[in-house]
Amino acid sequence: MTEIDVKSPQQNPSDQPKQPDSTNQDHDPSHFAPQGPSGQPFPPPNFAFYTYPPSHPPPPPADGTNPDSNASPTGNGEPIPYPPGMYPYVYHQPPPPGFIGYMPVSMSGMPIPSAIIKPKRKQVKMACTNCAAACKRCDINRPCERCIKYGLSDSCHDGVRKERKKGFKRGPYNKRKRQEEREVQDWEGGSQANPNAEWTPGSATAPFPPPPQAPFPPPPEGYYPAFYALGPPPPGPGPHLVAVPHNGAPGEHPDGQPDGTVDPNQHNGENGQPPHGQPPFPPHPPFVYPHLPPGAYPHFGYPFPGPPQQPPSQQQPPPLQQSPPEQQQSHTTTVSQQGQALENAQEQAQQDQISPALTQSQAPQSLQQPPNNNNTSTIVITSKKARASTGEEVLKEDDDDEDEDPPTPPKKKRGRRPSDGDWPGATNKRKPKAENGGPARRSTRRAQVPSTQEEDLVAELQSEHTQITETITDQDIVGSSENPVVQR
DNA sequence: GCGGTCGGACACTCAATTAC
DNA sequence: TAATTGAGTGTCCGACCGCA
Ligand SMILES: [Zn+2]
Ligand SMILES: [Zn+2]
Repeated sequence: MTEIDVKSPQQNPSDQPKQPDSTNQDHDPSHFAPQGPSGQPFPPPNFAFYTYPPSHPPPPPADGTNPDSNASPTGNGEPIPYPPGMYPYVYHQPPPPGFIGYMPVSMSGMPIPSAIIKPKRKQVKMACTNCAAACKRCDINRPCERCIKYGLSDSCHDGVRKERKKGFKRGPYNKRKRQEEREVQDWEGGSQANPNAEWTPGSATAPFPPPPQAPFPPPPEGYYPAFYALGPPPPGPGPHLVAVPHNGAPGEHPDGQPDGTVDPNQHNGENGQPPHGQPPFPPHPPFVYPHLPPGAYPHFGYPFPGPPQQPPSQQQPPPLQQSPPEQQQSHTTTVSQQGQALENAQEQAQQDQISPALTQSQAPQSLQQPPNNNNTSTIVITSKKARASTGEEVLKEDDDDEDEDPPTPPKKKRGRRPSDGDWPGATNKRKPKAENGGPARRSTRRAQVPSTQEEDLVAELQSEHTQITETITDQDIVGSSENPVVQR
């Protein structure tokens, strides 16, 4: 099963700050206007926490057209009909507890198990220090709801964001979209000349076809899109799943039919095949129906539970802020700084055309080449030009070959792992609280790592590195001066 | 049962890179 | 210079556990 992460549209490339999307109206149930099946108001009356913002009129009109004129793909403001049988809902707050997401519905009215459109979690720009310390949800108001609840209004302040590290060399990026599109077009021309071309996994000569265009654009940024089925869809062709485009990738089937067949209407194709001009779908592995409790599908599980009730009054105070920010940065900057140093050293080597081994020794130990008893190991430093021509990267693994993307491993489950008492130091006892009476924070978790252990590691790496660099001579360097290679 | 703890998934930002 | 990528950084979900 594929879990679809409904991404918001491409973020605003400008530095224009986004408008806060949370208002006092968030809790006003009157802002829900859409209707569910059988004319029931949707969301239900007690589902008041999730609503539309005033800037984005929510209710889809009864005629099924999209009221957002800006959403017209043609740009002429024509309303765009929603897909038959589907009602879009857009939240800017997470759904109620227990709501796992909307499931696309196929022509037959059955939920399509190949994907669950999971609502996207919305974060505040900056959590207050109290909420951040407790890893709890905050809001944009100051004092925030949680601080008010615990009587910490006075200490409810925005934290201070660290400045992002600059000056990193990142290596070549993956191929850009437009280039890929051109290649797809080229391929399409070729495939029509050769209609018998078959999809094969990892085939470099047969790139995946482009996903079908969504009939209407994604919801406004910062909102949670979902599609609501209104019973059995009408007959006739047409896309019924705009949120689950088929990208042709192995392992993801557009329909997820148990027998591997496809709904012909879904692709405007015939006999379970994609639309004309597109290659046949790759083989589909047997899917496993998601383990969902009865009523898990939203239009079956209606109504939803309401938001949690506000406790009557103040309760136990929340964790207080503990260690100053500078303490929390302890180890986190070293790798970045070292990466920068290594790059600087390597660039210097290119300019000076000196032995890269020397620059290796100038770089931070942790990023220098590790020792290797294998005599065939090489240290390669290429110029930017050479790197671009070979596709080689300096700081990160070459991930250019999309055809060799490994299957994505199953996502780990969120939250703490079950404690089996196996891990060192497992005592089932709470860790000591910070000196100021606050909770033990993450910064203090790290502090539990013996510092001598780190020092030993650094010393070990340094010593091993010294052995390498001392034994490299000019005779070890092969290749051109532009592209020196140290062969050992 | 409440609330603190905390591992880690995920949302967001923006510098680096690339295309035009 | 605009568009895009993708890594750095922060948020907060949710399981676990101590305590009243
Ligand atoms: Zn807060
Ligand atoms: Zn607060």
